Amino acid sequence: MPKVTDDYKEQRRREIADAALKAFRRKGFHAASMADIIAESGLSAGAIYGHYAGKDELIKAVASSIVGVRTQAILDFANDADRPSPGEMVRIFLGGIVDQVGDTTILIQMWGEAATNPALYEFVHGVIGRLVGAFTAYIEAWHTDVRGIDVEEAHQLAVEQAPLFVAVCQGFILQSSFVRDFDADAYFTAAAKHLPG
Amino acid sequence: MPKVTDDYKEQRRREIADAALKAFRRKGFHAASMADIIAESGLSAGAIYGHYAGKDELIKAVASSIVGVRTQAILDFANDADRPSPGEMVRIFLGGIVDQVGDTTILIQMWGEAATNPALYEFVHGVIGRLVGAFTAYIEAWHTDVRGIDVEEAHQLAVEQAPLFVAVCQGFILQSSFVRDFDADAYFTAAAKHLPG
DNA sequence: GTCTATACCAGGATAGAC
DNA sequence: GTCTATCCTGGTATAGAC
Repeated sequence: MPKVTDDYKEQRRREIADAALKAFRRKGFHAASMADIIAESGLSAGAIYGHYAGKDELIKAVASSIVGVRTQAILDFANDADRPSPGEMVRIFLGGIVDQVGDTTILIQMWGEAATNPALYEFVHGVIGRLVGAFTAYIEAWHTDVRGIDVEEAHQLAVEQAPLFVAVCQGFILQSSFVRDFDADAYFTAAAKHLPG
Repeated sequence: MPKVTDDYKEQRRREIADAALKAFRRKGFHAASMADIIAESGLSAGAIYGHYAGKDELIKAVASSIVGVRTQAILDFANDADRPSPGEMVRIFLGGIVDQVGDTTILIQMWGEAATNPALYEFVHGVIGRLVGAFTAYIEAWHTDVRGIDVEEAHQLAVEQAPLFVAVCQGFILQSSFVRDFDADAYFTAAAKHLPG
């Protein structure tokens, strides 16, 4: 009979995390107070502390939920049969990110937070590591399958190029936030045209 | 006779800003308290508030001092006579940044902060805009002078490519912080090899 | 201009009733 | 499990003496 109870708890946790996400998005990780999250959730202080130990835990939960989905999506692409060029991959990946989080500033805030918060650092470290790994696998597969390059050489190329592709993704996230009238389409087109592949 | 006084004030402001930079570097913009800055400076609360209105003002001062120098350096390069390839420019520019700020996490924190602090947003916006502009000018000059490309076309290419070069710089800053055993040399080499130019 | 001491406040977290 | 009310810490900024 704990079944129903667990489901309920899980759902409440998700509700609370969603409210926290909204508050964080609006005010930033630091500026958003527990009071903001409480108001957003429609619940009370006691209710929230019953489910999360505190604000840090909430930040981690929100961060995980944001990137968890996407990380898997890239890995899937690496194993996918019909492959767009790596440059196209950038567009697809970033499009997915934007659809999912809406405003990319939340990711930038996460990086900033991770610079000083050890737990979040580990988390971001892991995410970026997996992202580089996924791009490496993808690029290698693309070089061998599509361009018919020798496996050794393809691997070497992929290891060199993957960080650059990741950089183009990161640059997109930063520039779309900090460059007014940023032209996302032009950026994608340039990436597809000028990057190797 | 206000001459000496003004010099003194200016120097004090710089002392305080330097202390603030150290504190911010060690603890982050948010975690660093005024008490930390006070301790680092060896002065007292009253002394500091006599020179800066508050923490926000200090953050802005520190941010300005970090990027002010570099911004000019890039523009100089654009007008310089003997030009390395744009890929080499990336290495030179980032090398300068690292020499100047030591740890790049301070820049990441600045981005995170700018995502929610309007005054800092304007500042970062301006910096990145100038950086893109400088790279555009540089790449255009390089295409025409070194590669002998038609001016119109060179300009078009530069506008397309500059954001990618900036992205590679931004990616470097992020990855050198968040990727353990990040290989800066390999990154630079890959950038020079695989980017256009 | 600078120091010490302190007022003041925001915000995270808890206690105890329901 | 949830609510209300409250405590308490940590941190910014100021007051007033020197």
